[in-house]
Amino acid sequence: MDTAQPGRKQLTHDRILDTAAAALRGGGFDGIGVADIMKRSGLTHGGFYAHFPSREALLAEAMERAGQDSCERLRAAVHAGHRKGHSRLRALVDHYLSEAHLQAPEAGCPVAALASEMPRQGQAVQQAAADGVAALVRVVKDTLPAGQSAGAAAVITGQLVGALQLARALGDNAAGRRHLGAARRFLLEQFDPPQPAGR
Amino acid sequence: MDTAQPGRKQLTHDRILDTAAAALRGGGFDGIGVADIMKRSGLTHGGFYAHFPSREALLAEAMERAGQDSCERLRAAVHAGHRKGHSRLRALVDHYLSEAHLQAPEAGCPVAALASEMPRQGQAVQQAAADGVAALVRVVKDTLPAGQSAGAAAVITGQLVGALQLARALGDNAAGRRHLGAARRFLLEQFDPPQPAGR
DNA sequence: TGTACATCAGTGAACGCGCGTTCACTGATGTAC
DNA sequence: TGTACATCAGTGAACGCGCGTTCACTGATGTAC
Repeated sequence: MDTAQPGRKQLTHDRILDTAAAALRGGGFDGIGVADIMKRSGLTHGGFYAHFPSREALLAEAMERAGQDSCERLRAAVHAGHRKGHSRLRALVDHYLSEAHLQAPEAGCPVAALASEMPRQGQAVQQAAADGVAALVRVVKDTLPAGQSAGAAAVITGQLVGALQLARALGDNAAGRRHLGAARRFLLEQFDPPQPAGR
Repeated sequence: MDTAQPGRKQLTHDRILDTAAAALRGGGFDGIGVADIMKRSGLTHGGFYAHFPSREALLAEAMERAGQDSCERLRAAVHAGHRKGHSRLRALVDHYLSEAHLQAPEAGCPVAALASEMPRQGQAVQQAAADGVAALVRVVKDTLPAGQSAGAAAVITGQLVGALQLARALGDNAAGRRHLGAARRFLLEQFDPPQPAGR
């Protein structure tokens, strides 16, 4: 068989990556230390370099992993909402601009958690970050009806990321939540008008 | 007189702050070192603690300074554009989503340069950051015609910040510029429809 | 105007600490016969 | 089935370096008489 099931080392590698992908979103590119990640993965720091050539390489892989995880979850949420009778876009917006996402950056979208740090990273990390942004835009695009203009996905993505970041930066209070609500209402009115079937 | 003109120490303090305000936007909260800032200000690192009780205090003051600078420049650009016959909003959008702003984060809006790092800072810095966000929203609000809904300023601010960040994260290429263009066109169509005078 | 002294901004050496990285070693797993 | 050996994942001590912070000191500025 060619689909070799993962060996012990591969499993450990994956575990480190999952730990790092969460720590990355929670602490930023500069807030993630080799020793800490290994400890949280149940290992000692010495073994790190058997898995990654450098901290930078870990960051790049962790960014990639975080992007994949997040896109998967988003697609799943869109799918689930759609089955409940909501439009795809509405499901996306409600999930992305939710109270849960506001409160838990480490389990959420890495673009929202890391965007402003991305341009300052090394080349490999920047590449992974740009890929993550492009993937997010693609997820958004796939929620839109076919008729939407080419730039709509870019516009919506910018609004989602910007609104979430501003709400987080305003602190855990009413102001932040008001921002989220305004963005949510606006996006739905704008790109997902109330069912025309009602008329 | 009570309006004492600044003494030598105050002048030095201001110089350090200006240096730090630029370095902060260029390198992020974690990319700004005490020794480096002092050197760039033409001083040695030992003198730092005669001006600031800690690095954290510098960050908070530098964030505040960067926010003030940026808001002033924005208001000036809006004013200048308005005198040329553009709407206030159009002047704001064109300035914020300009090629120049895309390329020079260290001289631009600290919210766009730092938003995703803000929630991870110490209390004093977070407070200064939240104030900066609120001030930016106020600048945006002041460019809107009186009739606009209460959330419009929040929505537009989110769009501006998000679009600029995504464009920067996508790298210095066509994709980034396409994003900026899409956001610009969308905001103007949406909130600043072509002059009704033409009809 | 000139001298003596106090104040004060800034210097530069030194500190402790944390972090990324290296490396000799250990104990477990797997293979050869 | 059992023994000997090779491979390999992970350990933990040690390294060099940069950074925030401290502190005794210097040289310039300003004040008193």
